[in-house]
Amino acid sequence: MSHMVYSRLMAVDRDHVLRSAAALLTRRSTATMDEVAKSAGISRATLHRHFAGRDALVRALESLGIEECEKALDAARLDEGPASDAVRRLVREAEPAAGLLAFLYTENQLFEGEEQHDGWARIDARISALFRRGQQSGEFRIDLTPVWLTEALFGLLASAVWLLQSGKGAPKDFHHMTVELLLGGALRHSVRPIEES
Amino acid sequence: MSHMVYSRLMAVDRDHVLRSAAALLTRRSTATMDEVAKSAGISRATLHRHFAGRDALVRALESLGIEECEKALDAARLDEGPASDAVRRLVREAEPAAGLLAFLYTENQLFEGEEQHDGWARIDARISALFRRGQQSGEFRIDLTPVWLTEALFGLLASAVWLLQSGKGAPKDFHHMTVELLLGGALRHSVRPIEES
DNA sequence: CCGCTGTGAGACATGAATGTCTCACATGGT
DNA sequence: ACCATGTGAGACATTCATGTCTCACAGCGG
Repeated sequence: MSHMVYSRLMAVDRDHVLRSAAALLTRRSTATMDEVAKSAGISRATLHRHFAGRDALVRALESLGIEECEKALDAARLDEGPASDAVRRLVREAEPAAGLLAFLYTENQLFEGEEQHDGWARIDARISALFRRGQQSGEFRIDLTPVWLTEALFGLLASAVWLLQSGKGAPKDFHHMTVELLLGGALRHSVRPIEES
Repeated sequence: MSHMVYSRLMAVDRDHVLRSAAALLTRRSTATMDEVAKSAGISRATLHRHFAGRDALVRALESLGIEECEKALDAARLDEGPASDAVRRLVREAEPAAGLLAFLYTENQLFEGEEQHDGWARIDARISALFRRGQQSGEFRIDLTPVWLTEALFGLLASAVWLLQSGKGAPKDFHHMTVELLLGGALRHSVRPIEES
């Protein structure tokens, strides 16, 4: 009846549009609404029916990114086991959303004026807490603040994404690159923690 | 005579304009030409007399960034002593230009289509060579490619800049944050290289 | 003292992306 | 068969940054 349920005709499901937009904007953050629409296989008119404007689209992408990120945080079970393993799980779980996060990471740089989504604060808090736990357990060094480690995690995720996009790195190395640099750094240490295969 | 030399009246010296633009665009990459002009204390007309357009301005900033970057590479004497010390010197020398580099780093993401400045290739090559040297000397781990380490260096520089800009980190920690994470990672290692004071 | 030169201020045109609207069409449900 | 709904295509107005131009003004040099 009046209670609308998604049918086959409504080929445009919001989620698919958002994913397409994310994929495109990850590559070209200045893409036009028209390009976004085409990338999703719909017309600009329809795109505009679902998202009031470019702003609304980006906001929706932000919400999606936050959602995916928190899903990754949940799946990574940050409270269980060694903190370093939790970091590894986190990167593993966040990998599918890394492109979107990279886009939002740079996009946030120019949100300057406006207040930012609460979600980021929650996410930052959870990741910071993980690093803090690692420090308290003696796993992580204490001269690098959890806030910095969190920022660095996002920065490295973005760098890794861009490296792959430029073709200078292989997708299969994403996790290893990111995690190993974040945890172990570039130096070859005499005593080094067990590596995952 | 006709050979023009900068006088007091020509308050607009190109370099000052570029520095101001760099400082502003580092914070807000979408700033208007008008805002850029005001930030340099000149009118939009004058700004436009010195730089044909926004494109030209960004290109000039790119050249400046490359120049500063290569200056830092020279000053860091990458070939001398332990590779890790060379990295420390490099970050030290690059710190003043970090903001500009962060801006250009993200800006380059959307240059997609066009071919990019040769300078970046040269810079990448020099830094990669440093990491390679460190690997060959046994200082650096070999499971992370020099290309990735180079990318990560820029990524961490940018992350550090943004952390300071957001007020969540202290400027004095810039060098330590960046270098220590890049070289040593987050883990607390049983045997750890000598830290600089 | 007068011209030269660079500048600031503002008007103006241009182009591009955006936002809005209409209309025809296809599909699914009644 | 008919109606309702969502869609594509395109026209259209709007907004904004950009690029161009003119003009008046200030300081320096001859």
